Amino acid sequence: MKRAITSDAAAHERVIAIGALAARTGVKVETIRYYEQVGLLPAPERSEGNQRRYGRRHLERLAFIRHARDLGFPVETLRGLLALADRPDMPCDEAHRIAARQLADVRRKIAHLRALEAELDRIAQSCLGGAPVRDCAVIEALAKEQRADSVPLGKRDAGSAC
Amino acid sequence: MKRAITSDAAAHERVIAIGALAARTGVKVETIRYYEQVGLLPAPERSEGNQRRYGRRHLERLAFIRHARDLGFPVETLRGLLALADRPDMPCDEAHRIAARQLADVRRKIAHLRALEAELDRIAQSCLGGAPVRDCAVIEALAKEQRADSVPLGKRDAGSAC
DNA sequence: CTTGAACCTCTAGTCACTAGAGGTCGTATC
DNA sequence: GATACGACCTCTAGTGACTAGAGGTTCAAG
Repeated sequence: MKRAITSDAAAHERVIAIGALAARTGVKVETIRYYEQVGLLPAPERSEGNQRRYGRRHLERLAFIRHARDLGFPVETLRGLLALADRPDMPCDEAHRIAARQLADVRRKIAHLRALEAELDRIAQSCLGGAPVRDCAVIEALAKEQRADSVPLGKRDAGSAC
Repeated sequence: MKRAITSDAAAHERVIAIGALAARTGVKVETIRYYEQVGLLPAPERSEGNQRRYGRRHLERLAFIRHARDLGFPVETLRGLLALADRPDMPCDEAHRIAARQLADVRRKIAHLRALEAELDRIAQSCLGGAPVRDCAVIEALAKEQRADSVPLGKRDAGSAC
């Protein structure tokens, strides 16, 4: 009787545990639980012993999530995308806008990184190594007064977010 | 007598408060305190009323830190760079290596972002908007099976770190 | 002496996970 | 049916590099 909770839903559909879902999608077990926690992936049925049991729908949704994350869509944006995917009759202008915004964001980051690349390249080229630190071009470049065009620290995300 | 703690050190050097240091370097007040907390910026003298008082050395060091962060050096790496800058007699090979590594890292990120850009561009181009979501190329692209060449989620940092 | 901006400490929040402790479940084998 | 053991569970805390806020104190101008 207790087992019926699962088997009712699973009678005509293969159900898998979280580890198998992780293996099939390439998303870590912990991350799957995290997605459930933040509401990206609906909570699945549980086994008699309280273990998660996933079906084909979960597999598809998680693959969708992973692909979108791979493309750099932030989780918040993903929420909107998933909501759209669930309403097949709505026009897709919004989806198009979201993708275009993401593309613009990626391009902005590329531009920023290319500027960094140029400066780092210049610095690295002018230091051949071997000189004492006091004359090192790398250290000197960093110690120099800031350029006027540099972005204020608060608005910048060069290190971790390009 | 108490004031002597500061004025001894400040007698022949202009000292400034944290707000002025922030204004001069473009680093936020909170961030300066954070840098002190994590040991990037040495703890300065304090006024009689326990407020931080900075001198020229702090100004220079903070400018150095900021410039390095602008170039995307992670804080941990910055620690090494600062240690090097403090020993002017050592050869600068290490500084050169650090800069070269950072350059390689930036180039790796650029390459990754350019791949994302290409795919997003392809997706966005094939969706003109106006069609119902069921036929939307954006949604379809995300729902599709993952490509075999995609990086596992755990190793990837597309979203926040390019 | 009063005002109010600037300063102080401490805690918690950000993003998208990741890691670990400490315990339970499922199943294959004996 | 007992046992072993990997997979699973929840909960909490940590990551990087800050950022924001509460609640209180100090400084300097008028």
